[in-house]
Amino acid sequence: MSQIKRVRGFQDIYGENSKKYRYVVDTARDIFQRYNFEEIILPVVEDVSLFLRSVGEDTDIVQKEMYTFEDRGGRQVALRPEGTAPTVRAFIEEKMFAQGGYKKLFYEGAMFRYERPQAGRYRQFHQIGAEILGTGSVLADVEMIKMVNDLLDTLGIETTLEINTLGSFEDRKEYIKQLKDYLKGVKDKLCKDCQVRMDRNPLRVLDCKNESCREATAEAPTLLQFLSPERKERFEKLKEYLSQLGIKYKVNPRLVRGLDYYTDTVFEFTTDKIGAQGTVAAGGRYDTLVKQLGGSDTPALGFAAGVERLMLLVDQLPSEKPTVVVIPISQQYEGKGLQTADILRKRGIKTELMLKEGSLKSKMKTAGKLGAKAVVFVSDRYEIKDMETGSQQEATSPEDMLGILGKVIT
RNA sequence: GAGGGUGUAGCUCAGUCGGUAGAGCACAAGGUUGUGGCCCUUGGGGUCGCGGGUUCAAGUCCCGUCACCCUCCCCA
Repeated sequence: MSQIKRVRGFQDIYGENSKKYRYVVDTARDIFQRYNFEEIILPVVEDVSLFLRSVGEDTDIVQKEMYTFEDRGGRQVALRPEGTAPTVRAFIEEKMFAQGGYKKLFYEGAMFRYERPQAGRYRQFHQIGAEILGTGSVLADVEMIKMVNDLLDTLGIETTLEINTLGSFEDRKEYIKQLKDYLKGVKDKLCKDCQVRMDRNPLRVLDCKNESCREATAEAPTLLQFLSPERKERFEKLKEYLSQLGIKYKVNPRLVRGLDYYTDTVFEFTTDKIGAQGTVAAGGRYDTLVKQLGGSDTPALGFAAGVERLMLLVDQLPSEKPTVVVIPISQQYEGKGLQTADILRKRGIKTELMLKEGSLKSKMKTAGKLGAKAVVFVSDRYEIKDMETGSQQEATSPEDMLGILGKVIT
């Protein structure tokens, strides 16, 4: 019988990694809530059309990375490849706009993309993200960037922030026309991919890492030149506010992002410490997406961060609570051992009741491996051993035992 | 989707010219009949990724396949 294994691109997260996972996600949740975002728990499965209509038919996600299948009812469904579209779908479907004002939501969970796995990149990966729906205020852009910045700071992750603006749809229409004309002139110098992108998604050509493409587009017109005065002004405000908050950024006119729905502000927090997967967190404004998905005209923006990538960049976990191990000295004290563990746990002490069978010596060895700060031997009395110094004290009542133990583990 | 690398004990790895598999660490028991770490002794562990081929004989050579890692592409 052959061993059943994980399916390709999927992983078990356990040990140090599950601690890191929890640390990253809990930290994010804490910060999001501090900014008064509300959690939304979204389905993992959505109608395929949701992503076709939002992410964009010509994006890589839709072209080759979607996990799609037909369910038993004949529905075409997809495991969600990202979180923004489902959030917007829920915003519309649950009529959150009817509550007036704007809505601030965050989510956390598994996303799926069918692609070649490598370090820090899996077919099931996890994202945390947040969205602000219903306001076009530049303050929302600043707050969003500031919040991500806070998160990365708290996690102790150093990144570079790059920002850009894609302008309004109208600004972009004229620009794309001119850009296409320019690209036609240098078509021969572009890579295969870009020759295809040229027509379907010309902005992506600017973001190509290929050197000859870079050279060929060095003189290309930039979007900045086509921005309407209002959009320009908006971008200036954004930069001004970021500076006021002491957030360092770089304007990258070539930053366009891979998804179709972005407008105006886009941003990326990147690092060079984890190889090819440089983007740690990214997002932007998508003022037309809600309407595109059948909602009313609703400006919005959001961001997402890859949990696995954040985990790769977190090297120190917060210190853990000391562990106390309770060892009944012989079988006749097992009941008292159970009660002792109960007493300690009720006091909030992280307690391991020794479950290993065998000699006391082997139990002590196991206690050592568990990283015990102290051991409480249970017999007709309590003996509290400090595992660092090796010294031992006795007590007869649970109260005295707790008193001694308290001093040992602090 | 394209290119490259690696699969031998729980882990890190060695294995010569093809001759029937080893080390260190880890693990277990004992030395200490109620006490971990250091030391000593002893012991348990292998589908040599999987399948096929060549051969008297394959961990070693050949073919296929799977997995992991890296680069590109792309993204979180």
